[in-house]
Amino acid sequence: MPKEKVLPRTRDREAKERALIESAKNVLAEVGFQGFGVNAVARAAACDKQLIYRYFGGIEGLVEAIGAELGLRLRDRLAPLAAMGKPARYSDLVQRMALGLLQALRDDALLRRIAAWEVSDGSPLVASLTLARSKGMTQWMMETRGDLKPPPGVDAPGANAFIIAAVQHLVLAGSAAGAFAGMALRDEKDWERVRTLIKSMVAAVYDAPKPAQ
Amino acid sequence: MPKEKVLPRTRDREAKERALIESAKNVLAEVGFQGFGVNAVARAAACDKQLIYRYFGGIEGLVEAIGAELGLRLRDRLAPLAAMGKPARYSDLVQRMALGLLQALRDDALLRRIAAWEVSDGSPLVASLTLARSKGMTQWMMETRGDLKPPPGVDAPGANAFIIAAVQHLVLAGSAAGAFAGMALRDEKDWERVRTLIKSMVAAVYDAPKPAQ
DNA sequence: TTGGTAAGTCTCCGTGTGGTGACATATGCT
DNA sequence: AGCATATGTCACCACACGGAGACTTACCAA
Repeated sequence: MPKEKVLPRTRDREAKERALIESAKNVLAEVGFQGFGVNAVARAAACDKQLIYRYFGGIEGLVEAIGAELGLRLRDRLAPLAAMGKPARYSDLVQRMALGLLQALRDDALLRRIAAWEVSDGSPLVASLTLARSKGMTQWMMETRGDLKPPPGVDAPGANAFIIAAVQHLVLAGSAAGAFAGMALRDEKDWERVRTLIKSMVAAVYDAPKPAQ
Repeated sequence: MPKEKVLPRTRDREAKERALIESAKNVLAEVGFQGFGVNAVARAAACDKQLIYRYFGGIEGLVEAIGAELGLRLRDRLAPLAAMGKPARYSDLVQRMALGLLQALRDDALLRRIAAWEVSDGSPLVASLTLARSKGMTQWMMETRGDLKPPPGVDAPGANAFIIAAVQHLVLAGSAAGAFAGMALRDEKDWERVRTLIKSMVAAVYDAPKPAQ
């Protein structure tokens, strides 16, 4: 019996790496990108910050590692939407995406922090996250779109970006201030209002003559 | 001749105060809310940080002083829009407001930084800024609205908040990353696209049957 | 003139940050 | 076995931060 320890293969590098990534996500989700740094992450992971430099080459590498997992995270969040079956019209697709994004952001503090980070900081640190997030987003769109085509005469990518921007901003403002432009964004009924807002906006843009409401 | 110094009346407290406020705005506009603090502001104002504590009671007071000037700043930015005469329809009003806000945010780094701050930080420090900004905004709306009424069956405050949120987010993302959701936001033609997007969104929501485009 | 008070400047402190080097220990390979 | 390497931990550095205290200087009213 050489030791009673089972077998810390390679002395647990993988475990430490995962712990660091997980702690980094937690720190980012809980305190935001301010106060996010090697010290805070190492403290949360209960290991030395030196490992961050050794394993990830610094905080940038850690952020990139988070970005790499971000695509999967988005897919998981948006998966239930895809399971609802193929949308009938293009507007259904967009509506579903917007509502799904709304819920995903509301449920996931990490996604919210990253979204806030993206608009607050142009540093290259964030670029990888932005890339990963938008890639996961468009990929999901592509997959669930099927052969649906947007109605002619509408700048669909632009309109979608517009809607996504609005949803994102409303969630962020609601999370930070509980209101935006005089509109309360606190309890579930406030968000129900946002949902109907989304539906009517999407319908107004894509279903040319207003549908029976 | 007691001294060659002219006459620093009251030894220039007012001047220092204004210098501090001005420097605070500059620092905030240039480096953003990260790196915004007593040291940076005092350094920019070329005076001792102690004065910040003495005159404003700390950085919070300084931020509140900025907030107090924010209403005027917004009015100035939005004034040219009001000079265009009364809008004919409610949708014209909203369109004008959205386009004006787009331009104001694009031109004014300070407004952008504050907007980014609002969605990134729920601390009470920002609350005064948020309040001042939204107050100036709604006030301008009230004034230029006149007796125009939104079409029935539309949640006008909600739709407006939605549109404002989208505009704000697009400008912030463009300023930080140069793109959003696959849509480039760099040169003037990109923003022209956003402008037509705004117009068509507003028209779709408020001018029920789609107008000839 | 004198004294009180405000203005302005200086130093100093404790803390937290990102980052580096040194050192001991464990592991796998030959 | 022995050795090189990977691993984990510690101390340390320079720097910036927010903040307080002490000090000199100017003003203004008795």
